[in-house]
Amino acid sequence: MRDPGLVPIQGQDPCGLIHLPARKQAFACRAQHRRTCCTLIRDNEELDKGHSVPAKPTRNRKASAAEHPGRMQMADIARLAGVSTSTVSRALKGSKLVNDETRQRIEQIASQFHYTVNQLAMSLRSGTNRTIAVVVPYEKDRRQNFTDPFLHGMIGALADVLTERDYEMLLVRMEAGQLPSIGSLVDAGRTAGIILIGQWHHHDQLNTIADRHLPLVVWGAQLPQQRYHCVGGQNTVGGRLAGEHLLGQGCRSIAFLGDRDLPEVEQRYRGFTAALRKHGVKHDPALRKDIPFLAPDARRATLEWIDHGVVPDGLFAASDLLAMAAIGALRERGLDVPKDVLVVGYDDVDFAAHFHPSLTTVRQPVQLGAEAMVDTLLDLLGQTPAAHAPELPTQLIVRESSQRA
Amino acid sequence: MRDPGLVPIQGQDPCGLIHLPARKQAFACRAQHRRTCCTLIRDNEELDKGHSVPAKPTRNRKASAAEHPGRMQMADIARLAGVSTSTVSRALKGSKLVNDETRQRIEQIASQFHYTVNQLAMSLRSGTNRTIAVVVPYEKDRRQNFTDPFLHGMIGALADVLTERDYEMLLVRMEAGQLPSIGSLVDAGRTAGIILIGQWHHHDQLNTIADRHLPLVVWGAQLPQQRYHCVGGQNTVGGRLAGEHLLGQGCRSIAFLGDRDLPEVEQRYRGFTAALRKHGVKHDPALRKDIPFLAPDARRATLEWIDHGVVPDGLFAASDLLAMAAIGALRERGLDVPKDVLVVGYDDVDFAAHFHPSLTTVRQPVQLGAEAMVDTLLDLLGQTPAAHAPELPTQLIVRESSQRA
DNA sequence: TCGCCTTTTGCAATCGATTGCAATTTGCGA
DNA sequence: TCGCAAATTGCAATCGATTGCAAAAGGCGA
Repeated sequence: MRDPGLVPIQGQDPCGLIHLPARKQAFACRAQHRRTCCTLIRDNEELDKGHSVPAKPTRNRKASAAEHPGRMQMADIARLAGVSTSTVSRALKGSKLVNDETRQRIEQIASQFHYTVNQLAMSLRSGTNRTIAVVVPYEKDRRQNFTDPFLHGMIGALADVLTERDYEMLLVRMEAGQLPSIGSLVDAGRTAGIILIGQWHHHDQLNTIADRHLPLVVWGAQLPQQRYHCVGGQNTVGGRLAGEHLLGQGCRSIAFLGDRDLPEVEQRYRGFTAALRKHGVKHDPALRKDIPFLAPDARRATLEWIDHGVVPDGLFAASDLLAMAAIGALRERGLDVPKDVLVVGYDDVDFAAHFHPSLTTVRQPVQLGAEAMVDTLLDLLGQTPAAHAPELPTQLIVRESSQRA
Repeated sequence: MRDPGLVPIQGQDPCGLIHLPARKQAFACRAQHRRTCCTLIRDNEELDKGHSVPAKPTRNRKASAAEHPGRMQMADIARLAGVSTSTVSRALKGSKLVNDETRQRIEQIASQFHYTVNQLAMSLRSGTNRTIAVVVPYEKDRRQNFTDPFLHGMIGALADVLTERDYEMLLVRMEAGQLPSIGSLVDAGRTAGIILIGQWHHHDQLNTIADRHLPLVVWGAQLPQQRYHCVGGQNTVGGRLAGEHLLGQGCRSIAFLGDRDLPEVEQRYRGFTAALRKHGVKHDPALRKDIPFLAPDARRATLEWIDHGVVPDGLFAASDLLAMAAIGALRERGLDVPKDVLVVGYDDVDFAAHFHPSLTTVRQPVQLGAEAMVDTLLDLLGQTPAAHAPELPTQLIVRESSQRA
């Protein structure tokens, strides 16, 4: 009895036989779901019947076929082209080991059947993985963090840079408390590396993760004893620029909005107060409120100030979102920006220029940042000892909200 | 000579031998990169040396090891726990076929070594795939489309819904021209299904893709002869609501901003003009401009109107972004909103309420939409014939920008 | 026609898991 | 103490590709 794995193929083979693992019984089952375009295979099947003994059933094939009905695979293409899978594999990845004519035939068949090499199998076998996880943590009970336009800008920039580098982006939302477990994204071979946007209060946990030498890059502030790779803007400089500008406009009693518990905000505040000090102004603790990056909080905080008789002549917010919300609140109480209060935000989100009044703000180097993060990460993956990325330059963009004229 | 595949393991086995494929020579190579936590394995290795004959080198292992230095795998855990990989596999996925005691030991070892089942191998073998591609097309030469806040809201909502359903999200940016190739995301086994945000002008191409029965759900407008699954808001109703509201506020010469080439916008415009007609008003073609969803275009278009002496008393924009940019332009020319011109936007993006003046707008059911898209897609994946999702309800949110008071 | 050197192609092991079936162990009643 | 059923565990095939090595085919000069 002939080996059921032996399947006759026309042409090419002198003895009419090429040893090719038959697709076995599964065909019968898969045929039900087969798309119209697959007639060609069926014809081929017909041809086979005359010669070969029906192969014995395979165990798991059926279940799998039920899930991915009729998905083509390399063996199908190989059979149609009358070659082995080795050749198909090589042809489709452009190896010069394959005859041009053969390659063209294979490519033609593949495209005709919408065949694309199975990435899972490919990654598994070749050990390559071109997916990067971009993790955006949120604090429990306030999912809204994701609404911050800065995040969107950053995610968009990352998506573009990764696409350019021919990587794919897995967007992961994760509760901040579970941060220590991000390592599993890499441990599971799911992604090649991780970009984390927002270090929050998790400095120590990040250090722990870094100690496992996972490919990880964080957007945030440079901190002492930082063992993870971190990219960010010059927060202290940004804070100083904002402070100096407001002082230069004649402000003396400047309010600050932002959660100094976050390293980035803390640095911005530090730069800001340093500027004040240089001009002999001490920052009144009553003029700062530690609020998260959420518009409603900014509004509430601003209203509270005013309702308690605290009316600053300037306001520096740790993000544009906060600044805009604060401006709204000021207006609610009849205070005009920039006539009564000058305001400076942080980030220079897309919309800052279209706001009314257009918003003076410290521009974060989003594009540069995205590139730096991706490049640092790819260096890590390539074993190249990543040059520790410096803080990226920051710049004050002066618009209407901070000019009395 | 003993089979090199036979490796001695202490305990459990009466004869001191369990047939377990050894990790072979790769160990030597991988050991270099091994993380500190792996001492336990080395000890185990030491033990082995005494008994077993060095296994012959494996070909590809080295290369792979170089890429994923020291990644644990199931065989390692099995060896450490003194069981087979079958048992480890079952234990880690909570099968009740495993003794509790054994499971606990295995779990303990796995967590100690940060071991996580390799998702690629798992997906490949078991045919499961819990990744969904969310595709956001952009038009060539204007990447900025991604900056539209509506998109961000939708992506955020999708991310949350998918996470909730225990799926992962692959965010794909793609040039609109390449849209016909999105099928490869599924063909390659990369993702289980596709959610496409923005049907743009690609109705026919989407139909073609749908004919291949790929799991695809699109956010957009319901169109005649639509063979792909599509979820969207009631655009005609939305347009009508906006029109009626502006008419009710006394407007008679209402400008329209938005690219009617896009089905959604076209429907909004149709509803809008229908409302006008009902009140005996015919929409003056001079009062509409087909511009893309980009702020600068809205500004330019608005300025052009005014500079050509066309000053409407109302304005309906196909998105909040356009509305806000238009308001800025009006202000530039000394026109106040809502004193001189009433404005209604579309989407109700997060920021609409914080804008000045706060923006009257037609709310898109983003959360509902995200849920509907995901559920429709999962139905498709589960072979459940997805109930064709109806158009989702739309609602006018009246704020300052459209009220003269 | 023969031998040797390129070009092409195929074989079979491998990536790291899952799972049907068979084998082993354990428990328990007779 | 024996036998049978239930509870555990292991074997080996399999998912769909990649790739080192060896074999086959083709070209060419003698």
